[in-house]
Amino acid sequence: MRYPKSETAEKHQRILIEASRLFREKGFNGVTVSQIMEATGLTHGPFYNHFKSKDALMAASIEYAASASLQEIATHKESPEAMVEYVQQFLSPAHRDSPGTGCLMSALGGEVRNELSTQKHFSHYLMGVIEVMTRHFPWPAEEKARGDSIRMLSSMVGAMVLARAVDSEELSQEILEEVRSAFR
Amino acid sequence: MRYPKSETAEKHQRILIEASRLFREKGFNGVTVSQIMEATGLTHGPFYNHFKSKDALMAASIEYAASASLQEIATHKESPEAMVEYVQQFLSPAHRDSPGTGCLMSALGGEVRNELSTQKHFSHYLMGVIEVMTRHFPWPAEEKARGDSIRMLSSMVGAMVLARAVDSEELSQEILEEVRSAFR
DNA sequence: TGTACATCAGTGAACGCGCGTTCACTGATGTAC
DNA sequence: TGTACATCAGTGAACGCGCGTTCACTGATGTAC
Repeated sequence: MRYPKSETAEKHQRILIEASRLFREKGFNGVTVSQIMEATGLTHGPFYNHFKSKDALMAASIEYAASASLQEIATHKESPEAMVEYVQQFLSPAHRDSPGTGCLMSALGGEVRNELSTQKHFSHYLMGVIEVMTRHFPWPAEEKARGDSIRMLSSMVGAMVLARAVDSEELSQEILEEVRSAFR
Repeated sequence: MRYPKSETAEKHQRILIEASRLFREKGFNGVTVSQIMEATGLTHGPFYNHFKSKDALMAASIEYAASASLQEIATHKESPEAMVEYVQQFLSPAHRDSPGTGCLMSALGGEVRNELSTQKHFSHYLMGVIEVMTRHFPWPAEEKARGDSIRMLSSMVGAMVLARAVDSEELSQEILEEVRSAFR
């Protein structure tokens, strides 16, 4: 049956929200179209009213989550202290334990390489984050700020990937703490 | 038909070699059992004469590649210069472009989190690499060496993940070069 | 404002496909005597 | 040393299953008059 336009738009967004959460939690190949649709409260059929294919959803969900993340980071750029705090929170066990709502790069960076449709939005997102960090994190020397940002982001993503992969809570916390200590 | 024992053992190892290469190239879910067996020159049937399941192969291939990698790193630990050279080579476009024969952590770190059977060997491997780096990389202060190693490894893994994910050759090289410059 | 009808997002059964896995069979190897 | 036979890694067809995707159908919404 036919539904009000507003409802349709809202469902479209709910698919994006659930997809970007589930993809981050289980990986692109670890989630099925049916699971995503179930999470939005619909059956799997109408998925193709909203997206051309699972591949198209992957790309769209990266774009959606990237945009949301950039907005979130922007709320911290008023003060250098808030930027430092953002990085400290990033490298916390709480973030490690909630990949679904956490950093896109740490959660899906490794899979983006094999999913061509997602690379464009992912790259654009990374460029945006580098720029914000370069401009607003309290770096000692302006001319080295971009390099410093890239080094910091690499550490953050690598630390999160390793902290999540490891089966020893002790080692996992050690990784987070050692990298955290470099940025405060 | 029956085959000589030596041939069987050799085939077993060939499966491990091809699996660890293909898994690193395409991810655990991006490779099928048939593709792995085809790469060894056999049909897919006898796979189950060698391994209990694909999951068991994933675990075994991590163990195999980890052991090979630790041996390779060991050849560099005679001199501090060789250790520095190892890290510089790690952060090269050549390594970026050959994930199949490259670093296990950069290639599969993100997926290990969702593949429980692989975590034990992966963690053991990471501990080994941290130890070697702590002891043999020319760090300025011995009491900070372990923390420095963890920070360096996080940077290396994060940089490789991002350099591989990005669709801009320029940004990819910038990431590698900026992180490289921190360790020479 | 009220009526008739076209629209279209949702339903849920069904499709083809490729996956991981199984199995009856083959035949050279390795062993018993 | 020669012969008879049990072993078992490999073959390749087949299995069940769940995936991404399609489609005939439904019925409230939105529109034309």
